[in-house]
Amino acid sequence: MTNKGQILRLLNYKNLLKHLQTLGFKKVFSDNISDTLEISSSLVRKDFGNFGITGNRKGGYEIDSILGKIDDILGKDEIQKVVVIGVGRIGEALMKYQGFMKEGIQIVAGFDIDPSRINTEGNPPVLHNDKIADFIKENDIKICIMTVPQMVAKHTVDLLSATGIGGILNFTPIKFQSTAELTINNINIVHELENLIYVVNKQKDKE
Amino acid sequence: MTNKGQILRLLNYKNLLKHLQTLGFKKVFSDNISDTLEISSSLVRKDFGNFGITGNRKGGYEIDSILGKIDDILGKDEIQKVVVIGVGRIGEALMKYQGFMKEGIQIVAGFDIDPSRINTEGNPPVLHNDKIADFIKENDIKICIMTVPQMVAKHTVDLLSATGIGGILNFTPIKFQSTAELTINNINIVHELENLIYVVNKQKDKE
DNA sequence: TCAATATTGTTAAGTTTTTCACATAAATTT
DNA sequence: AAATTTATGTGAAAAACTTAACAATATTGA
Ligand SMILES: NC(=O)c1ccc[n+]([C@@H]2O[C@H](COP(=O)([O-])OP(=O)(O)OC[C@H]3O[C@@H](n4cnc5c(N)ncnc54)[C@H](O)[C@@H]3O)[C@@H](O)[C@H]2O)c1
Ligand SMILES: NC(=O)c1ccc[n+]([C@@H]2O[C@H](COP(=O)([O-])OP(=O)(O)OC[C@H]3O[C@@H](n4cnc5c(N)ncnc54)[C@H](O)[C@@H]3O)[C@@H](O)[C@H]2O)c1
Repeated sequence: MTNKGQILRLLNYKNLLKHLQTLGFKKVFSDNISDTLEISSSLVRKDFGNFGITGNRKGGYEIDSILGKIDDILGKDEIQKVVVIGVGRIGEALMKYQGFMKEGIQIVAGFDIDPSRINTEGNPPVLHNDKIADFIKENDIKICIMTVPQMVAKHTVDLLSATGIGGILNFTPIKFQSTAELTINNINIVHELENLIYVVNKQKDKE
Repeated sequence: MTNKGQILRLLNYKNLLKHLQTLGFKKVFSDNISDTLEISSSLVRKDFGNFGITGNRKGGYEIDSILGKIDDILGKDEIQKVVVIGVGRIGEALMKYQGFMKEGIQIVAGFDIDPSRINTEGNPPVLHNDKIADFIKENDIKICIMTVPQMVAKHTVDLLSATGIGGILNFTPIKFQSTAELTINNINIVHELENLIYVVNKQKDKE
């Protein structure tokens, strides 16, 4: 019933609705959403229907109500604790990023093998690698962000897998497959850029 | 004929084939590719067919030949010049990242509004914002990475659009729509993480 | 040389995702 | 109060994407 892109779409609805809310709107129609997100209004209604979000015929949907429901769906009642493995350039950027907090996500620690990176008093702290397993178990961490060098990516996945973690957001260029126990989602920034370059060049060729 | 995820799939084929190449393999079968990437072998053959990559019945495909063809498709004959707008935490990580180079992508400059960020002698240099338009025109830049604060994202897109740039890889949380002239691809890291959290929590619920 | 085998290339079938279309119901107008 | 308008909710249709199936054909081995 719920399909692959649906949660990402739900997050887009959420962003838009929060924006409309700050502008003072109380109600919204599926058309308003579909126009700005460039999808069909029936897809919006179908998504809402699939998640049990209901409106009033003729009256549209109440923004507050949708937002509450979306948070329920996403499990935003409790703060999600996340750790970062590999506090290099991109790992550090993510650790210091304030944008996770307001979505109920807290980066509670980073881990690195390089002693010069370690800062146990930091907020969040950066701990040594050999503490990963204990930390994950003691703090019941289910999700981590992996930003280690490509060379150690496989090894790191194996290590994390053994801790019983549930999900990895992988920024290394190695593409990992999910298993029943461990979901691995891969973000390949180089590929995203190459894809964009392809699209733009193709467009140019057509002209 | 060519569909949305096809180029990203092609890039995955490329990664895998390069790996097989370093292991000494000369030939590959669609099955070898589909097994490791967890798709069907007919999809691999269909992708190849769509892009004019041919093999030999019974003999499989020649790795060198596929890789050459993929590079042709992606236009890897010339180096792609890219600029970064907003050299903060994530912009700087991207600017210093060495992984673009070996895919024929060169970050030739960064731009920032903050004088303390500027370093005209850097490699690549970080220039002041007010040089964006001239630089893009003089250097025939078609692609940029946008890593400015959310607040100035809209303004930056307008500014870039006016320069006639062809593509933006947008890391801000604002989702922009592409136009006929300007392709904007959005990477929303927070959404990726929220999506992963959803999937993992749902998995846990089922158990 | 000829049968057996293995793999591509491609058409058809299947699956997933999105949109269309409209009956249904709430609100507004006459 | 009836008619009209306007949106939802949803089943059917369409589109997009993936896989299955197999004929065509190259290679191997007897
Ligand atoms: N920087 C970027 O813009 C960018 C873009 C796309 C992909 N990536 C990928 O993200 C990953 C990190 O890139 P980066 O530029 O931040 O690299 P980096 O070298 O700056 O950071 C890597 C960090 O991982 C640490 N590390 C090494 N081995 C470790 C281990 N076994 N356990 C834990 N930590 C370990 C290192 O000490 C270092 O601090 C790489 O795989 C890279 O390919 C980076
Ligand atoms: N850091 C992360 O991990 C992360 C993750 C997801 C999304 N993002 C998004 O990426 C963007 C950048 O994040 P960041 O953490 O690097 O922020 P940052 O504040 O470290 O960097 C932003 C940079 O942009 C510069 N800037 C401001 N106005 C500008 C303008 N008009 N033109 C050019 N440059 C300008 C600032 O001087 C600063 O150097 C934000 O939109 C953020 O939401 C960041």
